[in-house]
Amino acid sequence: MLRNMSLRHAALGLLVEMDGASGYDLLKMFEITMGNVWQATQSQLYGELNRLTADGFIEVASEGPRGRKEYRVTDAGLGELRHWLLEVPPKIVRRDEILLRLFFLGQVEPDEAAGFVREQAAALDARLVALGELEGAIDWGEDNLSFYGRLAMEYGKRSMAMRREWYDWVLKELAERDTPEKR
Amino acid sequence: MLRNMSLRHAALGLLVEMDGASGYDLLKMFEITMGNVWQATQSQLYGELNRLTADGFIEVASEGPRGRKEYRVTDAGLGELRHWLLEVPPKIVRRDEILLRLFFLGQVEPDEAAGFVREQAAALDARLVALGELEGAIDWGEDNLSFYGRLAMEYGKRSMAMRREWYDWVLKELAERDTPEKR
DNA sequence: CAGCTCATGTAATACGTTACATGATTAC
DNA sequence: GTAATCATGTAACGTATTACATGAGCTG
Repeated sequence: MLRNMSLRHAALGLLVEMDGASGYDLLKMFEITMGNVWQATQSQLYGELNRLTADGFIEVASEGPRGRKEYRVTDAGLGELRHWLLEVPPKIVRRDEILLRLFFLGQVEPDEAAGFVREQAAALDARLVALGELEGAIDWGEDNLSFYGRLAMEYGKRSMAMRREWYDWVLKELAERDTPEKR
Repeated sequence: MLRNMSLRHAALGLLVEMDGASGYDLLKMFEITMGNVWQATQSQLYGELNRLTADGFIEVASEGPRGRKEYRVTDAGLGELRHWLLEVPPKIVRRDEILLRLFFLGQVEPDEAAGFVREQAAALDARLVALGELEGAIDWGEDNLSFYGRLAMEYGKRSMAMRREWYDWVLKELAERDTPEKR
C-alpha cells in the first residue's frame, strides 16, 4: 500500500530548514510559512513527531523546561526527505468547495447566485489584503526558506488575482444569461 | 460539532441536476463533470447514498435489474441543498503538494530543483491537453449543469495557464539565483 | 457460455479535526 | 499570585483511500 504522508514530510522539511525545533516552535512556523500551502493542527503535528521519532527520521536532541523536546533530523530523515522530494510523484488533489457550489447555483434564484459569487469575491479581497500583510510582516532573508517561500508567495498572489478576475467574469456571464440580448 | 460534508452535498446536487440516478450513474457523472473540482471514490459514494437515504434527503424511487437503485431527491433534500449552498460558508482548504515540495527544494542540488519544476510544468501541459479534450467531448447544452460547468471549466483553464506561467517565472528565478550578476 | 459491464456493498487503514486534559514557566 | 504563554498529549469522531467480495445481466 502506498502512503503519501505529506504532513510527515512537511514537518521533516521544516525541521531541516529550522535546524531543529520543538513541536511548539514547529507549529508556529507551520502557520506562518505554510498556512497557505499546507495546514496542520496541533494534535496532528505532535502525533507525527512521535511517529517520525519511532521511525528514526528525527531524534530528541535535548529536553528543555516544561517537557519541551528539541527535535533534530537524522541522516535517515534527510535521505527520506530527498527521496520524497525527487522520487515520489506529487499527488494532485483537486477539491474546491466554492467551485463545487458553483455547479449547483442553478438551484437558487439568479440574484441569490450572483450574491453568492459577490460574497466570495469580497472574501477573496479580504484574503488578498491579509496576504499582503503577511508578506510585509515576514523578514525575507537570503536563506533557502525565504527564497522558496517568496516563490510560493508569488504563486499565491497570482492565484488570487486570477481568481478575482474570474469572479468578475462569472458575474458578467450571469448577468448576460438573465438578460439575454435576444428579446 | 460542525460537520461540513461536501461530498454529501455534491451527491445531492448532482442527483437534483440529473433528475434522479443510481449510485453507478452518479459515480460516472461525478468523474465526468466534477473530477477536477471534487473527487469521490466508489465506496465513499455508495456509503453516502445510504446515509442520505437514512436521513430522508433522498429516497429509492425504483429498483432495476442487478439490484440497481434509482434514487430521487426529496423535498427535505432540496431544502438541505439550498441551505448548504447559501448559508454554510465554504471552507477553504489549501493543500498543494507541489508548492509544499517547493519550500524544501533548497535541500537538493540546483539542477535537481530546476528539473523538478520542469517535470511539473510538463505534467501540467499534459493535463492542459486532457482538459481541452474533456471540453470537446462534453456536449454542452442549455441546462444549468452545462452553464455552470462551463464557468468552472473556464476557471480550470485560467488556473492552469496561470500556473504554467508561474513555473516559467520560477525557472527564471532559479537560473538567476545560480548565476548572480554580481560576480 | 465466456467475458464485459453493470451494480452494490464491506473491511481495513490512513489522514484530519475538534475537544478535552494537564501542567510548568514566565511576566507583571 | 494570577494571568498569559509555553508545551505536550489523548480520545472521539469524521472523511478519504484501497482492497476485497459478490453477483446479475448483456453481448458476441
